[in-house]
Amino acid sequence: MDKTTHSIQMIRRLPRYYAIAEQVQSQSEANISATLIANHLNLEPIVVRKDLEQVGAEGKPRLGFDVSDLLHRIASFMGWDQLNQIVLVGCGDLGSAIMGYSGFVQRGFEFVAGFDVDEAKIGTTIHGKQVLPISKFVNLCQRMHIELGIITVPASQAQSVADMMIEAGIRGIWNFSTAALNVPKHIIVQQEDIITSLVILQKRLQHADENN
Amino acid sequence: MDKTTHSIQMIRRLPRYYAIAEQVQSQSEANISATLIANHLNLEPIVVRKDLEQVGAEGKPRLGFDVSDLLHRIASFMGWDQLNQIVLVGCGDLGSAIMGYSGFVQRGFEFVAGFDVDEAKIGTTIHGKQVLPISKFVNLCQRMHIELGIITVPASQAQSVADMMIEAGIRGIWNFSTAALNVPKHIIVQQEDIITSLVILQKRLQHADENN
DNA sequence: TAGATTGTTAATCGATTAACAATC
DNA sequence: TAGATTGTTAATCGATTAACAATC
Repeated sequence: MDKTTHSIQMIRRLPRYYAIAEQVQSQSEANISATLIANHLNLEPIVVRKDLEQVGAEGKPRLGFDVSDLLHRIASFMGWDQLNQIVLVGCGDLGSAIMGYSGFVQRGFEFVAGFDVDEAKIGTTIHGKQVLPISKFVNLCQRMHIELGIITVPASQAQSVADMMIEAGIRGIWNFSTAALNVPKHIIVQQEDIITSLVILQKRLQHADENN
Repeated sequence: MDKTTHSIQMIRRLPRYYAIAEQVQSQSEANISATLIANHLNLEPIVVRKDLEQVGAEGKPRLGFDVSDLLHRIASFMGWDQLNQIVLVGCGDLGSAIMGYSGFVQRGFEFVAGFDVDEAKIGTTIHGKQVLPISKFVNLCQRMHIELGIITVPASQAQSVADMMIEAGIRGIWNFSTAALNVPKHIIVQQEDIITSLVILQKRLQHADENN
């Protein structure tokens, strides 16, 4: 019986472990302990150990975990070692920033192209990626079997973009607009509410104040 | 005894409810039921009811909740009705996109200024906000009692920016770089790992495939 | 050897879900 | 009235935490 949980909380923690392991590796250390990672992140060591168990890492008492093995296992668990092609609709400030973010490339994501309705943008390139007209969207996605799409258009246009993505065979939509998308059950929408993170930060501040 | 839980999960759900309530309000509906919200988001109605209880909303059997009251209560709970001044260091693509995102203004956040080391950017404005030199950072933040700072610089410079923010009296840091920041216990760091959301989307897709 | 750290098993905690009476 | 929906109380579930033996 599979005992894996893969909680979202855990998936959020793993990249933090990865960053620390990279740091440790850059200092030519061969091993890293769960305790060390926990101290860096103000977590309990047992939390880190449990998470590392989930990604299949095996440590040695006293020594900890092999750093490069750990990096590999986290990357593999996160899917960073696989190529994922992705398209983006809405090449404004936010869309451009996302297409230019080097973290995506490092983690196996490749932007096939950006799409926009703005004639002035069509034909230009953003961080080396073409900006294509919306009219080419469905055909290109179907031909290349793209499964992931990013929506960075204003809320008012988000639904029509989503409809188009579904028509094009996209199964996972990463929605940066605040619009609540209406989609069939088999389509997965990941809502990115950037504001929420800021609210969580504020709540944590308030909470810290109360516990003074 | 306080029974509130305020889970992060709940805080992530509330903006979704808000978006749907706005939609319903724009259709001149006076009431909205937890069931309706739940159906929109593929959630169980009891989840929505529990969350709405937390924000202090009171509904009427058969009718549901008063839409505008609900909007108010969610906004208040999230702190969107209060003015929050914020500064940002690193006016690149991502920094610019964040400063220009209208959602922040709508939700009570005001960017006091952006800061950068690039001479070419200093003195310009981004979405109506000044770009100032780093040298003015500490003084301005202290004078204005700024508590929240955003880091959108490359990972290699993130730690030094964090140190500067702490010196300036900032207590909450929203870190968009992948760097693991080293800060004193009383400073709250909210790590924004944008990649993580994409991984979660992928995991959900895989999970959906397995349950076919 | 001594002791720090792992890995396992059990206990706790908190969030989600279920059941149902109350009520508009 | 009838019935949909709320709000409350209890049950379940899953993640976190604790305890500790195993081991390098």
